[in-house]
Amino acid sequence: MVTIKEVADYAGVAISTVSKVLNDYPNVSENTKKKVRQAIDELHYVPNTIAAALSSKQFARVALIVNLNTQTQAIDEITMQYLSGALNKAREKNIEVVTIFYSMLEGMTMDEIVRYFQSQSIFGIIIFGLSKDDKVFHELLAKELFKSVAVDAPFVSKSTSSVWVDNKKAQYDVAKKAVLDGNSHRILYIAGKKNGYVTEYRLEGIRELAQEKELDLQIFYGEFSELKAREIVLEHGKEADLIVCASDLMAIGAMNACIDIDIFRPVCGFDGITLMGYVGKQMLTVRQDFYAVAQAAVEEVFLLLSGEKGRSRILEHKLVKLYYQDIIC
Amino acid sequence: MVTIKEVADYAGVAISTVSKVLNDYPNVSENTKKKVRQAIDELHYVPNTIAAALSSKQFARVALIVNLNTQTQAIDEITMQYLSGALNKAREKNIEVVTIFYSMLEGMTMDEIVRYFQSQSIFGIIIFGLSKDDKVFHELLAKELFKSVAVDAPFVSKSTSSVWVDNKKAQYDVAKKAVLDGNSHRILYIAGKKNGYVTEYRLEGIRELAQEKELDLQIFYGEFSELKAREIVLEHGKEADLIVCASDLMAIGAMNACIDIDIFRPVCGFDGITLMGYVGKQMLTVRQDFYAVAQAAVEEVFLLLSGEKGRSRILEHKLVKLYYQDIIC
DNA sequence: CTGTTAGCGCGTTCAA
DNA sequence: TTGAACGCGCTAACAG
Repeated sequence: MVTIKEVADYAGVAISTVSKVLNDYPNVSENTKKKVRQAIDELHYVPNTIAAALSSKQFARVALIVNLNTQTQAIDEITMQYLSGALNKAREKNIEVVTIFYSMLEGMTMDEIVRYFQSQSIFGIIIFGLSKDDKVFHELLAKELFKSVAVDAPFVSKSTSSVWVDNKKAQYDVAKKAVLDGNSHRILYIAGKKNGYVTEYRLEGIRELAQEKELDLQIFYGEFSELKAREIVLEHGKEADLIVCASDLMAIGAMNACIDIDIFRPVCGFDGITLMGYVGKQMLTVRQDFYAVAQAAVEEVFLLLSGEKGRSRILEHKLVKLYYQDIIC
Repeated sequence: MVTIKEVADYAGVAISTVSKVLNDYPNVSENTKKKVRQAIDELHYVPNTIAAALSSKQFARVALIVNLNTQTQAIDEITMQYLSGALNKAREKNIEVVTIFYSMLEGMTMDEIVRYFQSQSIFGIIIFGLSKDDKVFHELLAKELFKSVAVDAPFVSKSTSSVWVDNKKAQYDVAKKAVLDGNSHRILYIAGKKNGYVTEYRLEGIRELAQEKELDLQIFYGEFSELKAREIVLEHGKEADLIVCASDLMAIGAMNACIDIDIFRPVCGFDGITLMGYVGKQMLTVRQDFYAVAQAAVEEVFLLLSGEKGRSRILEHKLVKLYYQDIIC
């Protein structure tokens, strides 16, 4: 491995000079710059990030905490979009990102997680799909030991931002369209997980609509499970003339249930996953741009992290961004 | 941040002593061990991996090069399985893994990739789904600058291993079952990507079967595309009495084509992705265990990497493992 | 504009 | 059995 010292010797300059041209510092004459560059080239020198990190202390990695949907594997698509969005943006911003599945942290206490992260030089966290029930992670964020960004969860503090789509509006919009299309009045709403943040915002959306249009609204929790949604429709589908679901996967379950009991009800979904193209049915849904959301999240940690270095930025404690793209059939 | 020095002072010992108990060195009295452990505990000391790495040079990360199936998003499932298998095993083996998408390396020359990896302290590579056409990566492996493991590609050398399922046998087995079930004689085989390694092995499997059973075999390349498969069936489906596809996604395309031209042909797939559960049709397929394959790949780089440290291991240049689980309907 | 020097936090000889 | 001291490769004052 070629070191900076060898480059310096080869070019006939001091180590620090090499370091300066490497890091684009001012106060280096064009001439020596050339020499150094040439030496770097000829020796195939590659700077060692580890050493640079240790020395400069400018090093920061961020943990990307995602879900592996073991129960509902079919929608790995969402996680994958998150991952690729985040990784690409991270590369662009030149920050290191390590992806971590919830399952890897399962059973660890907060302290253990903290230590694990610290030993890995992790200073930032991006957490996807946090739920109110995740005690440990709430403590973690509350401690403010890490600069964190919660995606789709309204967790904000001095060191925590949040990035999300306006779930309430999205749910309102798509359901409204469905209601108008079918001139429906009795709505069966299949919500997500109790205590899930998105779940509640979407509920607000549908409730507002129901009130506005004076609809008859029945609500059940489907836990984002296709099967649960199916069961709910089997039991209550007949009583409604429109079924609105808080996720596409549940919408699929709902549709199949309709077929099974031989009724037709328009179904409305949420997410816009590609899987929908394969079930051979059409429905109204909200297409979310998970890729963009993840990108925004990375930008946000980046800001939080650099704020630390004294760049003095006014933290926007509540970053609400609208990333739902459109309503599709 | 608590450093090793503070711990040493606190415990009233030397830095090196602390280091020794941290790394389980011999020749430290139980008594001082206790003292040190206690100090570590009370100070909440967390060793700094970066510094340790720099100092010991034992540091190695491996790049996980995967595909983001932008065209066929529905089968992110496979990539996801790869990722989780690899990440989990990596954690277990205590090696660092960074995931990299092909797309991030696109357009880079081999030299640029080498530099990028080296600057990141990457010494190992696991590459999924290499194809014969990936010139750059072939050069990369050939240079033997990194310890690498190719998944589903028969690339072996002093520093390269390969992990894969026996595609030939799997294709043979599943197709045989399909042939016997339907007493079929005229097979339409939709292969994968020309020049893909798996594609060719699967072709060998079907060819062997055709010869053995004296079947009439027609072959087309579907490029792993649902659409292509569909077109092929539209054009040639009628001439066959069994359609065998080299992937589930193509099988879906084939099935839909059959419906469109109103013929019935048994279709046989490959992979066993969950998506199949959603298309509302049943078929024979091979279920692969991508998770296990990825785990095996990580174990393999681990061995390669530690061989480097002089543990003197005899490299098995060809590691063929059978990870296809079963044939399902 | 360039070079000298002192660390960053830790692993590892080698004396003691 | 312990500890002082050196060095990993690099950055960042500080002098010159």
